[in-house]
Amino acid sequence: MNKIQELYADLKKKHGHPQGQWLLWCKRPKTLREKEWVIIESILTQITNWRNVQLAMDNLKRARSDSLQKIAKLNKAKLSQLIKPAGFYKQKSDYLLRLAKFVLQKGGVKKLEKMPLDKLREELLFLKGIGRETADSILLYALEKPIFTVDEYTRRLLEREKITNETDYEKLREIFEANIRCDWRLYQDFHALIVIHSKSQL
DNA sequence: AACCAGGAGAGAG
DNA sequence: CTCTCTCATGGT
Repeated sequence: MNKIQELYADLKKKHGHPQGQWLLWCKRPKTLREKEWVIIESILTQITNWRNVQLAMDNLKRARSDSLQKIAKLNKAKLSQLIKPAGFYKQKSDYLLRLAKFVLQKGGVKKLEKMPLDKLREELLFLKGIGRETADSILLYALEKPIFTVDEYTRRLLEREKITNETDYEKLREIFEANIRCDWRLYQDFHALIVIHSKSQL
């Protein structure tokens, strides 16, 4: 067993199955509707605590605008107002509109899932407001693709555990993907445990 | 009452 | 490629 595998075993032993927000993100199988929620939340959750994301999601659900189809039809001002609690609402409304339109233009979530993975990741990264972490969150948690999501918690944990001091995103992702079984269920569980564990260490 | 939360874009050096 | 600034709300 290598260090990455030992890390997983250790986190699994300490925290068991991911709870809270992760009940949806790690749920399987997910309905199409739930996958769209994860996509929406992946934008809303940028530099924002989960409570505020929930307030924004509640607004969207109350307004019956909690689908990519509905969001794509909203104007920027209306969407901004609905997601305001999540912060950075002017940019996030713009990002969400672009993402919703992109997915619809591709023919919906099911069609997205059938695209070649490399091409899909590339196109997501080309969208404004979607960087590597957000793109990979969407690929891993919504579209169930075997792409490990790296974030600051992940980087700091590897540093703390003296596994590596690497800072380059792609290289960090490669460290995980090269050392554990290629399985999106495992990736989801592992990454969620990293975040849960990191927060518990505060 | 300052400080922070699963980031990303834009500009500068 | 690596800094630095900006964007904003709500809970401690």
